[in-house]
Amino acid sequence: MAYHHGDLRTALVAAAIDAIEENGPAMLSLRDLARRVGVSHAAPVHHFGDKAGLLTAVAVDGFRLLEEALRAAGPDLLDVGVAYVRFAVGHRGHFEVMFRPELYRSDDPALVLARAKAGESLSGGLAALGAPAEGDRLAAWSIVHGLATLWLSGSLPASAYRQDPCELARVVAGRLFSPP
Amino acid sequence: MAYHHGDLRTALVAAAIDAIEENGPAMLSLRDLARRVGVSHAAPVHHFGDKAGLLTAVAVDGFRLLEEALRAAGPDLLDVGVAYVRFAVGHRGHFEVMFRPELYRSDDPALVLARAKAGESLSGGLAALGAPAEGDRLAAWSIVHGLATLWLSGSLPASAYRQDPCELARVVAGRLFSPP
DNA sequence: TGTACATCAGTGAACGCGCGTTCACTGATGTAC
DNA sequence: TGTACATCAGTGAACGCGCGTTCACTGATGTAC
Repeated sequence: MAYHHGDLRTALVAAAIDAIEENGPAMLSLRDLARRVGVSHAAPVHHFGDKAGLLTAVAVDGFRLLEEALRAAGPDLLDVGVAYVRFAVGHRGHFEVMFRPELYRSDDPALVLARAKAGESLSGGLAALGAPAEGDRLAAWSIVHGLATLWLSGSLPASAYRQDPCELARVVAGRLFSPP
Repeated sequence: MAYHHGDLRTALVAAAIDAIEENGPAMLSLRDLARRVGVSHAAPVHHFGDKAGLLTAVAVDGFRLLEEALRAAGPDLLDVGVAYVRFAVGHRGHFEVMFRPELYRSDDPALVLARAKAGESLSGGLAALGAPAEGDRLAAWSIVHGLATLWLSGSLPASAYRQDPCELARVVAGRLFSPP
């Protein structure tokens, strides 16, 4: 490894994801990150200023990935809901940061943009149904977000963890999106 | 204040709730707690051993309060769902700990019992409908849990915060419980 | 092609801080007789 | 009623640790001429 890392910023974000998935975002330390990447402990400061700066980068990354995933799943609302849960389970590090805005700078321009675009992707399936009420949008978001957070926190009954989370999401979200 | 506090254990749990609502459960420190209560920094160790012990007490407390709240909301499922959201918003300190089991000892007997009883209260409204599928139960839980966590994290659009959270919960949960 | 210089990325030593943990202790309370 | 003793609750000093922050520095890269 040369004196100049080449892409230290990207490497630090990746290491942050690992660290968050191990210990949660609150336990994250810049010194630990530097250790993981094999770099001086002052290097992360150079790139992000402080922990909030780093987590802002993680959140931006996450909202972009989420938008991509939801857009790719579309246009059917149930598929979008399943994709939301799949994203949360598959990118828990990102997800845990994204929905804890007190950890990062939620007024960062790049973040505001990425979050807004992800929000549009989520509403995409609903918009196709005409002009949906705000309540419909919130209900759809709530049910998939709730299932995702309950899953990630390990709070569900053991039986839930024996199935594929996407299958579970399809069953659960189906109760809302296509009631019997 | 005498040498013997009288009810230090209770006072410490109450201070913990305050601290958690200010800084989140991960930032909690036993020394800060001792300072808040006006007691030696070694005193909390005497009662709880360590941070996980303290947070276990907070979680037990929370599940008992939740069970009470859900039971009091009475047999209608929609009322129970609204009570769930009301509890989360009104006891955010407890709520944030309860659903982060990695922070406490989730195999503690008192905790296991309290959590199970709260779970039964949540299912109470469903059981009245006969023998509900697991999917129904998870859907109901997910939609109110999702709304609660989104609300608490400040992730909802600004318009949502201009209304009473209970009203919002009634509208949102109504989409699932009594579809048009 | 070669040299000089500016810029940028990363270093490493030093600092002060708050934390958890340990431990010998002391003050208060309750119980036995 | 009084005394002795055990138990329990809380103290306060000491320790080592990892953290964030600062700062003068050095190695690499790119550009001007």
